[in-house]
Amino acid sequence: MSTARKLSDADYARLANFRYALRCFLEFSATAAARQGLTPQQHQALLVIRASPAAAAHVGRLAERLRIRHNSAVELANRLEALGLLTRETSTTDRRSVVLKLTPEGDTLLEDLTLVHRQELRQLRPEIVALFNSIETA
Amino acid sequence: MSTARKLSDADYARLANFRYALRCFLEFSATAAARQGLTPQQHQALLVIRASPAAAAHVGRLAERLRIRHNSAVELANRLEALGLLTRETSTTDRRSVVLKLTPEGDTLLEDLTLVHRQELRQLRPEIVALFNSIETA
DNA sequence: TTGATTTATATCGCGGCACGACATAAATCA
DNA sequence: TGATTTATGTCGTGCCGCGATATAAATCAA
Repeated sequence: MSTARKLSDADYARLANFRYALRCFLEFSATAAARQGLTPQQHQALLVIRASPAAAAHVGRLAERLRIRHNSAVELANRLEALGLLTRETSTTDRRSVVLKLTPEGDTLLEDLTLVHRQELRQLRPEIVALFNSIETA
Repeated sequence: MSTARKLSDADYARLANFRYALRCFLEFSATAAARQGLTPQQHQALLVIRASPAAAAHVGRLAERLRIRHNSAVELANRLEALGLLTRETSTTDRRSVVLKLTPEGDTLLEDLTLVHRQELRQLRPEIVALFNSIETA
């Protein structure tokens, strides 16, 4: 039984094709963000803040939703603040906490990016679903 | 018409939820790779090489399939060679070209990683498909 | 109430990785 | 056979995430 091959060439090819599609999407996203002068992380940070209940848009939430450490989220917020895309405000209910809020500039930038991303994801859906199915049914 | 809101809170939330699911998958993948002593890029490089026709596993193909510049692919191959996970061999048909080949160690590592990734993707499929559909039908 | 612990944010130095610019060698073209 | 193209390689730079550490506020325990 030790010689049994667990995975075929086709199994590897399916996984590789899935990762390739993922990388193409991430490349699209990074390029769209770069056109607005943003890194992918900066774009996604704006999205997290915009999609959070206003009172809950803390640094800690940003870290959790981006799956990064809290100190990385602090640095990300620093850069976005320096770009004039968000503001910090100490929470009134818990003075340890900082509420992040998009500036009008940040909001406009994010709106543009969100529209092109929604469009791209709608076009990508059939391909991604097909790739998932190919892995499932193999 | 200039005051028309193009995107609702729910639109942003759907996009944010999709990116969150993507980040969770990438975090799973990075953690699995780290358990084998690899970075995500190193893991995916092994996958590209394994999934390519043996004679076509060149540095240039690695760059294209990972969506990175050719010099980044060279550096990635350097690190994997240093780890003993792949070998370089000048192509016999085109002596400018270098064929990359997994060592037995590299192949074993990749097999383990591929099995856990296939399992994870099978579990993730319903959620990801639902997120895609929510964006499509909004 | 107050000392200890926990929680939330912030700072600093480090390392990995991707990049642009440039270099080299082989193949191809005119 | 000289010029151009193609494939890989080298070098210095910058961004970003991390671990370790710090600070301040909130909470807990006695």
